[in-house]
Parts: sequence; structure tokens; C-alpha cells
Amino acid sequence: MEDVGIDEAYLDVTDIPETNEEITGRIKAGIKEKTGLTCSIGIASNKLLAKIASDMQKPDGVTVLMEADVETKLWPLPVRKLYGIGPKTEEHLKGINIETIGQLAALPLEKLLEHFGNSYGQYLYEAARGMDESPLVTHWEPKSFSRETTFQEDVRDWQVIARTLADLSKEVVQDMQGHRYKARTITIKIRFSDFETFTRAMTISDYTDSEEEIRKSAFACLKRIELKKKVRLVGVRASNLIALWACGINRPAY
DNA sequence: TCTGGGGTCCTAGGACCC
DNA sequence: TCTGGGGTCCTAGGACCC
Repeated sequence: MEDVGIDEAYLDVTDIPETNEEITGRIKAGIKEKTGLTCSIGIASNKLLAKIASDMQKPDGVTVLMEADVETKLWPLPVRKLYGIGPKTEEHLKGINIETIGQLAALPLEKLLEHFGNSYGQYLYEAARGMDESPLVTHWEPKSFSRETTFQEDVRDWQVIARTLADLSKEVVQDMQGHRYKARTITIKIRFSDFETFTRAMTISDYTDSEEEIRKSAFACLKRIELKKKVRLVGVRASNLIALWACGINRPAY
């Protein structure tokens, strides 16, 4: 099973010796019993199609979407239904008269690479055909820890911004320590009242989980942003991580 | 449709090294 | 000293997801 956020998961049932009906019945009954909630399930030959299928009959449905169904069931859908296509890409595609997944699939690869770059263009080419070989990820390592906060009211007072930055730094450090990681890169984020958003990053030479060091880095970054407008949000992120338990220190129990 | 908070991945440019 | 190619690392911003 791969966890995807708070209320989604992919299950590889390849080797489960039960019918689709038995499996989905068991899942639905289990979720109902434990939470009182219904759920929607998509059954497919890969994660991409399963995700789309799970969305097709929303409350309490079961939808099967196999490769043979791509033309009839996937292609009529709006591009926005494709995992990885958000509002920006939807707009971009609309600009070149592409509104359905079928129309997207009709575009030659070269055209997609031109418009969307190598990586994303290739992804769109395959996704529009229902192709996806990504494996279930049952275990992963965090890449960053962060905290951010939006003020109730936009703030002009540097003291308030500074105190918030210090508080957030502390929370990030606690989270990081709890998971037994150290970081080398500290990034801060400032969003102004007009939603203009800036980030400033700093990479230090040694991995650290020291609150003082991380707070100081955050403040060094803050100095590099001119606070000429009211501030709506501040954030702190620690990345470029190393796992302490990967160098002979005990793994955390979480 | 927007906002908020937690993430990931990608790109482009610059600095630096061999 | 200059040019070029290849590679790595860092930074800033953007798109997307739940």
C-alpha cells in the first residue's frame, strides 16, 4: 500500500486471490466499520488510471478503467482530470485549442516537448494515453521540513515578523529533531499583502539541527529581502537533509 | 473558486572546477 | 590569457498535489 496524504492510498492487489468485487467490498466494509464513511475506488492497470477511475463515481463508487477503456472513457474527459495538469497547464492547453485528454493524445510528442519541456512534455504524452509504470512507493524519506503562517492581518512591524520567523524556526527544528534529521539548506519565504512572494535560501557547510544555527540562517536570509510592503505570510524550510539514523544512530519510532 | 499549510519536482541561470 | 566543454552545486521561482 502507498499512502497518499490523509485520505487516499494505492493498493497493489495483483497477488490477491479474490475478485474485484470481493476486494472492493472488503475495503468499503472495513472503512465503513472503522470510520462510518463511504469511499470511492478505482480499479486499473496502473496508478494513473486508478486515480482517475476513483474520481469517476464520486460518493461511494467503484470504477474499473482498463487500458482497453482509454479511448472511450479517458479521452472524452477534460484535460484537467489528468493527474499533473493544474490550472496553468489547463490554460496553456486551451490556448492551443486542446480541451480533452483525447485531443491531448492526438498531439505529436515533438509538439509537447516544445510547449512543456522534456520532462513534463514526455509525461503528458504518456499520461494522455493512460500509460504509467510508476511503482507503489511504500517507504520514502522526507526531502524537507517546513512551517509557514499567514497573519490574521498584514504586518508592517519588523519585530512581529522577526519573532514569527524565530518561532517557525523552532518548530521546524523540533520536527526535524523528532524525525532525526539534520539539514544544510535553510529557506525563508515572505509573501506580501499583494501576494508577491519571495524566497531566500542559504546553504551552510555542515548539516545541523541546532535551533540557534537555523534561526540565525533564517535571519540572514530575511536581511536579503527588502520589507517595503506589509507582510502576509512568513515561512521557514529546512532541506538538503541527512538522516541521523543512517549513520549509526537509532531510528525514531514514528 | 479561493485560501491555507504541508509537501515534491522541475527549470534556468550563475558560480566554480577541471 | 582566452575559449570551450562538461560537470556539480546553489538559488529563486513556478507548477502541482492533498
